[in-house]
Amino acid sequence: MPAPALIERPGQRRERRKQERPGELLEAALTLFVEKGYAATRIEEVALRAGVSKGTVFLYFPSKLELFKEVVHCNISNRLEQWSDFLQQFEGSSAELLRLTMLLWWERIGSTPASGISKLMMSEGHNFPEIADFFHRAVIQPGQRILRSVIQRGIDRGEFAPIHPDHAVQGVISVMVFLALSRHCAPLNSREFMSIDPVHYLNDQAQLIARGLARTSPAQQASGGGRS
Amino acid sequence: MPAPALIERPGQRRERRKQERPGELLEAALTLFVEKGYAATRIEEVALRAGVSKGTVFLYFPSKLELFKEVVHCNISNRLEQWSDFLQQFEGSSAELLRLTMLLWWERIGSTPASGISKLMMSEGHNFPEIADFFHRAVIQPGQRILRSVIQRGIDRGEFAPIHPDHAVQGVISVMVFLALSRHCAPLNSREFMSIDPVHYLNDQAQLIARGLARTSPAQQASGGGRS
Amino acid sequence: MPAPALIERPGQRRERRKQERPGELLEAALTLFVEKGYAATRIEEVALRAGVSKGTVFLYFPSKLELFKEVVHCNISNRLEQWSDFLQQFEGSSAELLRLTMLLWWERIGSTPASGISKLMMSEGHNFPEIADFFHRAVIQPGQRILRSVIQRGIDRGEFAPIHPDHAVQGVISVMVFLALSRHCAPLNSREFMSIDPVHYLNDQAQLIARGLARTSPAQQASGGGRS
Amino acid sequence: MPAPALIERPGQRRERRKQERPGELLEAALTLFVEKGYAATRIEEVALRAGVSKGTVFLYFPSKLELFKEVVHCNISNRLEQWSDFLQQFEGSSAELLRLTMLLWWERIGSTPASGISKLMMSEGHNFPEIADFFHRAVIQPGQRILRSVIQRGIDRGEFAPIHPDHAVQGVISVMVFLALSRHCAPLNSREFMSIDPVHYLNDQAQLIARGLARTSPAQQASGGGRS
DNA sequence: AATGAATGAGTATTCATTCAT
DNA sequence: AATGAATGAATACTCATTCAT
Repeated sequence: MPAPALIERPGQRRERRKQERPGELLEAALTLFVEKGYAATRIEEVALRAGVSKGTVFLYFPSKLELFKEVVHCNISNRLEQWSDFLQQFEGSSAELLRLTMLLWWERIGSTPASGISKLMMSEGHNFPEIADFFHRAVIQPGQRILRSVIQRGIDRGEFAPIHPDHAVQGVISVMVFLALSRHCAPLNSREFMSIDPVHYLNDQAQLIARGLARTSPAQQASGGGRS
Repeated sequence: MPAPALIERPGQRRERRKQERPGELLEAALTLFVEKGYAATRIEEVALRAGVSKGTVFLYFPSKLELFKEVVHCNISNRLEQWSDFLQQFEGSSAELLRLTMLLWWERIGSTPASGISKLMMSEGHNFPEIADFFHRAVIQPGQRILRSVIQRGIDRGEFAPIHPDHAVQGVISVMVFLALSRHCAPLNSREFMSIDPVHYLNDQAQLIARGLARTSPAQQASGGGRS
Repeated sequence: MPAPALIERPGQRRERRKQERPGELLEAALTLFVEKGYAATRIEEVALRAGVSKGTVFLYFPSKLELFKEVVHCNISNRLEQWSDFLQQFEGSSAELLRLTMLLWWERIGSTPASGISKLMMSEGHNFPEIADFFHRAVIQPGQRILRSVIQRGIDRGEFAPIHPDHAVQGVISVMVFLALSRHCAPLNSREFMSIDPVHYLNDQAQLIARGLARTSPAQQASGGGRS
Repeated sequence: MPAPALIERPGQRRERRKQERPGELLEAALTLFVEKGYAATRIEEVALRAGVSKGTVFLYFPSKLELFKEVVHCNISNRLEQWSDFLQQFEGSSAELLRLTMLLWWERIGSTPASGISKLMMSEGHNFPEIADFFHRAVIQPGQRILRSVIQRGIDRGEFAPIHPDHAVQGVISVMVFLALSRHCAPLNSREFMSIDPVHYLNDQAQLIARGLARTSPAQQASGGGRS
């Protein structure tokens, strides 16, 4: 055991950093943009947090705005596919599918740094219409489409009442938005609020929504179930 | 009559403006802070929107930060009382009380410029801990207390299942947060989303939550209640 | 005589400065751009030389480049007209007209700050093609046209040999360029060189060129004159 | 047939480059300094143009300023000797000597990259007094001395009128300056101007100046000389 | 009270220079 | 010797704040 791996040789270090630099910078930038907003985040802070100097940031991103765009792009890309892929092949009840959909969203998106992007878009959308549009096309619309298909499946299979799916989608999304924001927004972040476990919360809300959507009221289901 | 109404005497006019100036400035500032964030809002823009010159803003507010604080303070104060006052004396079912509470919140707070403050706190809370704390003490905590008392009333009267009230409060608040934000955040603001009427949405959600909280399911309540 | 004019009242001062500011800034900028070049001139230096602070420059010119453009524009405009107007109505010999043209150029253009613009264009033309083009259209081409018309007049009246006018124009311009640059370029600026008086120099050169252009050689003129 | 010319052995190549590097760098730097000015020229551009990396420049020149100095030094050194050497032994008329002097200047200096140095000094002289002084001592003064000796020779031999030689030197230099600059300055560089061939132009001007300097007019010389 | 010209601290960005490889 | 990633001093530009009018 002659060469202790714990001591990194500088050469290796330099090389490895070069590969990882952009990622480290994007991560630092995401955190700060989410916390402080675009305007209030200084490039030097991003650099500091990534452990490099101011100038290095501009070695990888030509401007603050481009860095911002990259932060948004990199944290959005193809996460949604991971989400929807799984759902196509589900065979159980639509209530259960809804619950799984919401939990899967949490696992794949809500609990990841990607949720910070949503907060960012809420805060900065007005200032960067172009980026907000991209976010809308890449996240909001596909997300809605996925949820709508879940609801529609329930209606098609006679499990849910034939209401306008968008009303239900709206309800589901509000739960997801709240959860995503609660990790990044001071007022939703505080002691009392976050005492509740996200997964628990999602299960509760999924059940609540499914009940509300049920074709026959749960009681009827229950009594009907009781009669059979 | 001697005084032609068409010709405003400058003195009067000036006098009137002087009284209204702070309010006009606060209104302009609120709009811009909500839209663009604190850092990205320039004092000159606020002045322009209020129809005065940059210097005038500093006549009424010693600094940008103080203006910001005032915007938060003025739009929060005593709205909550208006909200809770009414609820003390309600005598109907707790499900109905919950519905009324949510609708009243919308009428007195959610649909007013005060909702912009919530968006502001979500965006800027991290940057201004002092103000965020004030917001938390003045809005979040009292709001939670009001909602908790509504839920507790339902439990005490045997209408709601004896679950931990905070879980339900959480659900109600997420609906309110979503609605408040949807008026000010680009991504929630878009075509599809806002096709739904807030009052309608609140009614739906109130009903959903009440069902979920019901000691027995409404159907059971109805039939079971009849039988017992 | 109560108010001593020597003591400027601050109010007056402020007012007057506001009117004169742009001119003062342009003058300071011209001097520095000519001396140090565009890139090496710092805005703060311009401000300092004009007796104001950095920020004030941006109150009047949106960017360094715009300031540069304005410096070029303002020092070029309509000087050439002043030059050519006079020449239309001249009735003497073309040799004399050429001499007057050159002296008038010195008086109206060469000896003014406008000559600095020529030096600037020589130094910075490559970096600012757009501005160089403007300079070419606004100064070079009209200037050549004026000189060419003077030469052409001599040819038409049989005073000058019917050579290609441009060759002569070239010679005249080289004299003017040299003189314009000698005021602003270190190497041409030095002791020995500038011991010669510009007006004297111009007279000499004008005579030289006129002789060279003369239809008959001076000797023939002289001997012819002797015979008559 | 051992060494296939197509395949350069790296060693040789590297060796050869090593020798040529400084020259290639100086050449690239000269071009860029002349075109864009000192401040606007980036070291990286110089490197790029010389086909090496930024760091390599600093291997050969300790700083940008030193590179600049070297550019000036290397392009000035001993060219003037080449010029003057030839002139010592000339035996023809002084008018012819003047013509040859100017043409030789063009061949040895004016048409070479050295002319760029003159442009550089015109543009940057103010910023680098030390270098401008060197240029003055190494180029301007010797150049004037050479021209003055030519004129003086003409006066001594009774060919030129006994005027102050500097007036004539001035005239000759203005022609040379104009020609040197015309190759590097945008405004003098343009279509119309450069339609004239430098050698042709120099011949014309040399003749013009010689005529102007002639003790008696050439015609008189011719006839008078014949008669006497 | 109101104005808007003036200020200067603060931030994004550039680029000469260093240095580990 | 050569590279190019990293640095940080320098500079254009912004904008909250001041102040003479």
